[in-house]
Amino acid sequence: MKNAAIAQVFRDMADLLELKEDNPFKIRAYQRASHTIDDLPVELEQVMDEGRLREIHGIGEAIARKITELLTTGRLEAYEKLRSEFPEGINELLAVQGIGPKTAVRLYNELGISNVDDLEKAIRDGQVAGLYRLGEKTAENILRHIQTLRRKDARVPLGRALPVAEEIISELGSIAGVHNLTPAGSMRRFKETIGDIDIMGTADDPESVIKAFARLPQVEEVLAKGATKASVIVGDGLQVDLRMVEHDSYGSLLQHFTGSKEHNVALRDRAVRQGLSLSEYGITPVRTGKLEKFTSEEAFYGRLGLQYIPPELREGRNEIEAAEKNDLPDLVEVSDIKGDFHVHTEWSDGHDSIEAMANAARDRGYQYLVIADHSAGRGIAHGLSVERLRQQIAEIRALDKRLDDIRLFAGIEIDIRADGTLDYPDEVLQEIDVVVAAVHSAMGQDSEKMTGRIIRALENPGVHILAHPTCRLIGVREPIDVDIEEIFRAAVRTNTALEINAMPDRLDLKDIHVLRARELGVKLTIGTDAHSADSLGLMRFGVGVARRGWCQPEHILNTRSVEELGKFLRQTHREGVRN
DNA sequence: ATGGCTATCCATGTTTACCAGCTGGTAAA
Repeated sequence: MKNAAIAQVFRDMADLLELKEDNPFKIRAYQRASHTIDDLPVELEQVMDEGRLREIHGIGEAIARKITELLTTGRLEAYEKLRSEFPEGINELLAVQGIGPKTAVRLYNELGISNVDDLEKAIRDGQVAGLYRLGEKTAENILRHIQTLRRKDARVPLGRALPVAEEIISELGSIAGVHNLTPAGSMRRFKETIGDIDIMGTADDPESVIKAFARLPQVEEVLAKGATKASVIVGDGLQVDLRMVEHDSYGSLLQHFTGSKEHNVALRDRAVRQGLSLSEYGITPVRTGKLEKFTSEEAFYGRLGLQYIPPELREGRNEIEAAEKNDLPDLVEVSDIKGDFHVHTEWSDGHDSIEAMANAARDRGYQYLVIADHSAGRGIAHGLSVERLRQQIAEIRALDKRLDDIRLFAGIEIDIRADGTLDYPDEVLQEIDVVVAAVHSAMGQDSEKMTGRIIRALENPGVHILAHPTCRLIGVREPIDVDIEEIFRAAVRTNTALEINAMPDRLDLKDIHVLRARELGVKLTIGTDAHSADSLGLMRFGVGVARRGWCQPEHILNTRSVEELGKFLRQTHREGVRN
């Protein structure tokens, strides 16, 4: 049993215990254990074999025993007993935003509702709004959240799919005579969500690679298997297609299967006007009728008289016209990134110390790191009171002095309250190097209120960056209702940067926002929002969004050196206000 | 249920906002 599955069991148990109104500290213990297991860098099976389960903080006698039972029998008696006390599907109700344990239990007890379908029906029939302390507005809210949940399609976030593809590629890559293994499709274009994983490659003996692929340990089901192509379902329900192709036409095949469809259609239209016919196997001039093959995409695009178009740009957004004029952007790369603008530490809800984060940043070759823990308003995240903030600043300063190979900035991720005021008084902001403001509450405000609220925060001279501007969580929470164009204009006017949050379930701003923001001259930062040292590696997802938004290094503040950055920080409006 | 110090014990995340009913329960972050 994998860690993720075990963590899920404890998460479910915590939910069920909450429905039972069991000891809240016990519930919290399960939640903590679940969270810890999710973030564990090693498999619990190995830890158990070494007899070291109890050494993990938050795992004591009882939970260690439960983990052992799960790992050895694949089942957990206590879990099954708990589940039998509630109807199947009650967890489904808890997954709907706006429904907590109290409401879930009441819906079941008073209306017999135990799944989302019944709930939707009951709301439409007006049964829910009639219950004590549940009115029209609440019912309407819940209905909206149900619709969000329904709209979430089968696509999975890139951040979950990419590691799966990379693991497979690394496993198959060790086979002799295998070359060019790469993800194609939307994954290669770094789209924020992925349908199926499509992997391509060439090999001296394609069939042996296909066979090895179908036998990989993570494969749960083989849907189809031929000499050059196979489709399988892997562990977490993802479909993976492997396609082994001819080396001679690898370039045009990769191009074809990378898409997007819109890009390829536009490319084909243009080629037709040049008297060329495109197929996945190559280019055929109508005049000669002879197929020309391409081993590389560069040669393929070159034959069409086009500059090489990076996959992230292949979305049918004028990239072909730009390539024609040799006018494609020189896209920002991960290697251009010199620092991270948004990380958490154990001072709020992060797992690692300031020093551990600093070391990880230095190991990535960064010049600087902005520590931006939560402000007091985010109580659940153990947000910093002004007093603790000052202690943390002192510690950051001391550490910064001690570490001579990385520059640490004292930052904060400060709450923007419902009225647009910030979580600390203005004079406290002056003590902080980098103020990152963000909305974390009252997300249901209408556009006028929300836009005004955020602009008020942007206009605060102490604020440098607006984090995750639309607050969306892919497949979980819709973006806030906000006039994003107004936000962009306010950001330019106030010289405030907007963040591209690199967390795979956020990617916020998203690609088309970045495209527009860049056009308007908005300064952009990429922040990983890392809650552990490992998560600094999420930077590549943020860079992917920036690339899809046609950003060059100069559009992204993270590419600036520490000297230039200091200049930006001093240059912002806060200086103007002091004068 | 866990972990730490006072141990066969005791403390353990908090603030903000919304909504239903006119102060406080509930949920989200």
